[in-house]
Amino acid sequence: MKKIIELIEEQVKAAFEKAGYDGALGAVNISNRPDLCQYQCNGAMAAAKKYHKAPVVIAGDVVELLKDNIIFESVEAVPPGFINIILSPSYIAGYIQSMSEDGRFGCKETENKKTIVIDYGGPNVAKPLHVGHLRSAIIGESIKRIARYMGNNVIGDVHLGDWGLQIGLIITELKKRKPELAYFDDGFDGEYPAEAPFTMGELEEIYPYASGYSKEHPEYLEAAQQATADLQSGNRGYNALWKHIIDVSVADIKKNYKKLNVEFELWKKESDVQQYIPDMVKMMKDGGYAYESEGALVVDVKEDTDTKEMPPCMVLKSNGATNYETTDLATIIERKKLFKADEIIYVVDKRQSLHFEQVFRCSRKTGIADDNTGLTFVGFGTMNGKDGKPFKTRDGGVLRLETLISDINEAVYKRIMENRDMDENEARGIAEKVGLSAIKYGDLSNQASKDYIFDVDRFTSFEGNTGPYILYSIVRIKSVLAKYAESGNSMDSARKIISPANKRETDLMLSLLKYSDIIEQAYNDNAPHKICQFVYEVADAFNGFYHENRIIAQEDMARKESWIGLLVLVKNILEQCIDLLGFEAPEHM
RNA sequence: GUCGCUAUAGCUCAGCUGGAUAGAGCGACCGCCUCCUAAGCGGUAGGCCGGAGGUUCAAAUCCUCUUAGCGACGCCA
Repeated sequence: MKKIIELIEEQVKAAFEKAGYDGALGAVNISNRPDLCQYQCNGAMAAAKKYHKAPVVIAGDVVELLKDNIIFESVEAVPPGFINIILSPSYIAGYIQSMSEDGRFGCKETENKKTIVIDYGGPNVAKPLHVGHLRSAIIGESIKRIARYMGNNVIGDVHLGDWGLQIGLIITELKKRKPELAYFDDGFDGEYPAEAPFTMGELEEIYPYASGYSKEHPEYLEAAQQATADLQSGNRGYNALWKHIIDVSVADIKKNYKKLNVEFELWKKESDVQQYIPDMVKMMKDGGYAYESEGALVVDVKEDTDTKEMPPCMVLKSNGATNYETTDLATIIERKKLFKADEIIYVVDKRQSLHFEQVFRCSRKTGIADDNTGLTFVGFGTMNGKDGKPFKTRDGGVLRLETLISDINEAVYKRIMENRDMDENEARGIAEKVGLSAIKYGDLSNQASKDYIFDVDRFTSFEGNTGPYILYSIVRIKSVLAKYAESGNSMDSARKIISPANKRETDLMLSLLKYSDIIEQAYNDNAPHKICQFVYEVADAFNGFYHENRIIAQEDMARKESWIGLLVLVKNILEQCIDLLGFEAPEHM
């Protein structure tokens, strides 16, 4: 099924050619003046110079060839040279009909299907998920769903941070607190206990403490770095401790992602790729890429065209330990090897852009990633509080994800109980869905790369352009459809969509026509916010339509059937879209 | 210091492959529930698109300069 714009363009381009102009000038866009027309072509103005003719004359020539075309209600040439197009209502209705008969509403899968690994989430073990993890999870999940919807084989990898200094810090602190543990006894050669010597709660307290302490005590930091290196070079006791840390953490992390409706296909860890590192390092040395600098092993990634400083990519630290550059490089090796990834998308804080630039360049230079392997960095901005500074709790601490979610859900729950007469359990369930939509839509409706302000008051007020507004619109449709079904009508039968009866209905249909274009754009640009915009536009158009047309009470049966068919399509499209955004609508709210 | 990002209504944000009068939401003010969910709908007010040049028939959008804020800049991840 072709996109509506393509269909219009075919006509307009043909007209340009027939009139003796370059067909490429017949590009058509959605009108930026909806009061004047639905679609427009600006090619005549671009053509003026080339053909030494006034733009209006060119536009006039083209319009002359188009105006009797049945798919248009009107085509006009308007000074200085716009071609304004309005589609015939029956043509719109026909296209809407075919959208409703197509399971994908006219959106084709991409022709170039790929295996894509999406690296998002990125939590560290031993640290609770906090608001800093929110954006990666939300944006990554949506990008993943969009790419999958477009027909790609997409694998989401949480890429757990389990191999860096944070583990060394915890080990060092544990050693300080409980030196008697067998893990710290070098002479111990028995079985270590199966039970972890700490709880998740303790871990959560130990890490920030150790991290803070190390910043003020260099010798402590050094001990932690040494512990990290020892762990990485196989210290038996440390490895046993490390396994405990992972086990305790992962269970907690999974629980939290589940609340966000975020799921990973892969639970890979940084440590999993350690096995590739020796060969990788050897390859880099043998290939003449890596050399020693200030005690560390590095690969130059400067390019002649660089206008900025580009530090070398560090493959091994001066103490021989690996760092996150090493791990990220080895991870590319693994993803190529295990999944034959055609593309890897990193959904990471944008402050890491230099790091990834180095890693990407290094992997290309050394052949880890060939030219056909896409390496894409989707950097997102910081989530700030109302004051414009990084989001903190009232007392300045880090807000845990769990707390944030339950605070929002509580606010939604109260809101429901104020306005609706509802069973408590049902209300709690709805509050979870509505709360999640508030958080996710609030995030995704901003451009990912920009910082944004997370305003709890605004997000829980649910008025205007918010997730709950979208859900509310869907619920309204469901409610109408349920009423319709109650009076004995079947919901399965196909319905004939007839020409729109009024402006509201036309506007609603026009908004739906954008679907395939929007999804494609969101996919190509890794831009879920475009879907948010679209979804809002459709919901807004629906609410306008709903307000002015009594659907159930409609007596003209052909009209009523058409409306029901239209509502089913609106609902299906909205639900598909919010699924791509990563949330869902309840039956009532 | 070098490089990058950002700057649009009181607030929060869209728009940026150049097009006709720069759009939403919130907040403010005014209306609309005997009628399918008022978490809704309609309306009014609110802008020299940070500033200055330039390119173009046409600039919020492209280029240069400039101001302000934020960020990154080898052994944290």
